[in-house]
Amino acid sequence: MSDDRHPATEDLRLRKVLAALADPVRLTMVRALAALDESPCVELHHTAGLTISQPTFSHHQKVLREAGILRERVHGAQRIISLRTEDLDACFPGLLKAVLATPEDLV
Amino acid sequence: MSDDRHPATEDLRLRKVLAALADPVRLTMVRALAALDESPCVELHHTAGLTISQPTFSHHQKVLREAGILRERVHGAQRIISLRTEDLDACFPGLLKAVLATPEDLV
DNA sequence: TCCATATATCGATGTCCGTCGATGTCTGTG
DNA sequence: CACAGACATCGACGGACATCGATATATGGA
Repeated sequence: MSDDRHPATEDLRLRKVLAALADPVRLTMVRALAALDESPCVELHHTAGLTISQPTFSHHQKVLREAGILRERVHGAQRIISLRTEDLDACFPGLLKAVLATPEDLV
Repeated sequence: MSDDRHPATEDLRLRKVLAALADPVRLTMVRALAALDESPCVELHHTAGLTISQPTFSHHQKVLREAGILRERVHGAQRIISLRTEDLDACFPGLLKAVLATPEDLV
């Protein structure tokens, strides 16, 4: 399930998760990813309407991955990313749901 | 209800709340405050076991207040602070509960 | 009124982090 | 094998922020 790039479920920490979600770009990525279910980086980058460069996107993706918020799956030359919904629910019940349920004008 | 120092309930924003909670000192303050119900600054500073200086504590308290996470009540020469639990629940249902319910070893 | 306590504000400093251009790595295709 | 596309990594830069000492403000008591 989790290689060396993804933290195990029991290694998730609230501080890391909150720090990852605190950045507006990453918060946008997470909320857009929830609507996409799963998606290649380039599609999420476009769909989320982000104006950042590709290296910056990659950086934020790494932060989210290391916090245990998203997982990556290799598919050819691209990586499919998705939220680790079940793992987050197992460690911090209700946290992700609260973040995703927030209407856009309260973000 | 809310003077000029406290944001109104309808002005709370998820980004601000998450950014405020992302700092380890402030996260400790919030979780300690939940156990104390309400408390003067000096008591929370001591009870939370923080090693920071008084100006730094005051700074973090201000960040939490401006994010709408805590409220201050003047009582003599001291200020009694408490969590804005109801207001946070109204804007971001389940968020604070998830943060407070996290066991210490997963923080 | 003088003082002690509680808290806020100011100014400076060091560190962290978001950002990007350049470049590297990998994969599929021709 | 050469090339193109997708993504990661590196190195540098600039801004944001956590921290603290010094100082200011306010309240209550002697």
